[in-house]
Amino acid sequence: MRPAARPSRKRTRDSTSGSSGTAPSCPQRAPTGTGPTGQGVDGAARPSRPQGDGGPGGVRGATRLARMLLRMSTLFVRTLREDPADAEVPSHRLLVRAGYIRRAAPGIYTWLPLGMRVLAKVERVVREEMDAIGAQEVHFPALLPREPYEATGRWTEYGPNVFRLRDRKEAEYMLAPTHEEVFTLLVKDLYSSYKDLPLALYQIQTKYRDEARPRAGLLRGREFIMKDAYSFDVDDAGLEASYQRQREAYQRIFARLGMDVVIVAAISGAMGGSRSEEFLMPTPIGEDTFVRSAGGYAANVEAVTTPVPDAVPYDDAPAAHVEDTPGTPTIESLVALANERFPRADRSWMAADTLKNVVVALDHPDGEREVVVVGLPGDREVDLKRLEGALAPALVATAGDADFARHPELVKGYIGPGALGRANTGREDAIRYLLDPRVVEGTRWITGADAEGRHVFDLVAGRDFVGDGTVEAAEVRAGDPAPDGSGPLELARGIEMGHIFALGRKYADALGLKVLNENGKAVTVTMGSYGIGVSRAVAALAETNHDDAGLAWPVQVAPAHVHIVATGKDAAVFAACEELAADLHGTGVEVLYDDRPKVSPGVKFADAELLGVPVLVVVGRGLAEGHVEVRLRRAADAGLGAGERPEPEQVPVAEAAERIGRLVADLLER
RNA sequence: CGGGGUGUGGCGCAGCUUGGUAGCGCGCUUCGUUCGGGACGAAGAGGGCGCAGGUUCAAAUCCUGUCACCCCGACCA
Repeated sequence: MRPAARPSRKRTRDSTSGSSGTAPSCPQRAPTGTGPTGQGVDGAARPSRPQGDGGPGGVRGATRLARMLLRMSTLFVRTLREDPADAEVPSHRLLVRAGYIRRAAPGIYTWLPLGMRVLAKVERVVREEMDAIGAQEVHFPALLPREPYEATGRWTEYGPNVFRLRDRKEAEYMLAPTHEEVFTLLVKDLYSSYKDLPLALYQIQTKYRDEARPRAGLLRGREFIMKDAYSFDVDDAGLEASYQRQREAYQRIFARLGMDVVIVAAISGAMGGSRSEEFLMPTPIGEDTFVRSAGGYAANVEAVTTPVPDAVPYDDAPAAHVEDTPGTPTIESLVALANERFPRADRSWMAADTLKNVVVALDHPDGEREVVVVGLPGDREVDLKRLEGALAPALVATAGDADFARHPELVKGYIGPGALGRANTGREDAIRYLLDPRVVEGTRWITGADAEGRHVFDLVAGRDFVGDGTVEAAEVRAGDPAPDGSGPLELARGIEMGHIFALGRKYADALGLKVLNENGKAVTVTMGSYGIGVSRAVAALAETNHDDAGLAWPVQVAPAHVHIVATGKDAAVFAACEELAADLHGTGVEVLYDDRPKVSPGVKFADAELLGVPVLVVVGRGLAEGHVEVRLRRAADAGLGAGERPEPEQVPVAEAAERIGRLVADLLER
């Protein structure tokens, strides 16, 4: 047994600062040198280093976890009895109500002492795992000049999402939304040989994005804390290895944080690059929709590819024929009329028999606006996100009246392939016509005849029309087949907790990051970029670890390990609490002690449940019989199912410190 | 940017329809009682109703404009 030894050892790095001035009188316990277990991370193998406020400049340095006994009487916290009016999701509501954060401006939050402690613990896990794969921590400014972002085009590409400002000389700056450029330039500055690679750097930084719509508190802020890491390699194999190292580190990080994440294939979007994966935490309030199959396929809906059906023989297909279909501008009306006036012998017409042609407008980065038509089965809607992902970096908008005015060949409600496509019409100035992958050769369609009240029947793909290419734009539906044949897809929502990109050479090319290889030739470095939403993780943890009464943190990230509640007004109770708190604190257990003298037990219990410290110790009426009460906040920690309430356990006072210390150690061990 | 909603002490809200100079709960201060599930009594402090105009003898209440914030959709850690 090693009662409570682990907590102090796990905290080794942070506790070395010791210069806080508020250090308690108890002696620091020295690291034992036997590394902690858990996922092969060896804390003792790394040198301790001070992590105080005296760190590098910038918006923020490493978040420090103060080593002090927390007393409710003096802790800077005010719990709210009622929910804040502007908070919708549980994490936001509870973090504000329990006094972890306060809103400072839309999407911008102040961290209070309890919130700082949770944040520090999340950061610590991230740091330890980054360090463990040899990534080295640096810290860039959040305030950056314009030039590097000009070079890669992102000064303009990022658009209104960047906070921009000017200094007194009118020079332009930005509050960095991401740091690829400056990391690349830093490495370019210092390194010039293949011998220096591979290299991995990271930082935990405040990022700024002027989101169009911040929401859900910390889950989607305009200022947020992110861990961003970058890898630099000479060749593709190196990048692949770096990518895998990060990927595995991410899996360890989320496992240690107790977060169930799903790794899904993603599209690279504005980042560019060849390959990327997202780490999503499934939750109904998530903003990302992803799919997965029983057979193991998982992808963001934007990245789902459609299995291409086999071509259909069409030798016996009748020639296409145009019919009068008055008053059928919608798929629904068209299907109804087709069944009434042109019934089919074997079965009735369905929306899936029609080819819907949807007009969209693309805004290209160079400012050009292009009208494009997407052809897809009539029973599917266009998913604009998927379309945009497929056509990046162009932005997609629904076509407006002005767009239609520029293209009189588009007859609203009756648009057909006849007027569309360069390949189709042979005209260079024709509207680009992109087809859903399901529209394979030989498929037969009812579609617009480019004239008011007219549709074409038996129009055969490949025979009567072709597209200018295919595009993944149709909505993905539950039950659609996975592209790898692993079964039908199910849809779910998730929060993006991390995103890793094999960037390749996009940034290195744009910024001229090259090194000399063995042959003395300059080669462009290949990069990866790896992000974790650190402040978002705090919210996500709150989101998944709460009940009606309040938060219920896993011990790994809880602001304290033990919450001691003194009930009543008996001096003996307070004396016993003081002693227990000091004992626990002395062995490295983090204690939050509710020492408020004139607060009723009901209030203290309610606050304890709201704050969510995993081990609650109640000292009160049992003290006369020589025992205190210990209970777990989380059903899961007690091995119970969700919704069940752990039973309190009576523990003799004399054994309390030791028993509680062991309990905490056990919980930390899991 | 489109749609919906709200701005009244620190927090949550009522009052605006039918103008008469602001109220309730929580929190906060003091005293006393209470003390294992958000106690009780008494006495207090604190806002002029987002902002700017206007109508009126009189405006949180009516009119005009404006700003901000929240929620739902297009972007992202």
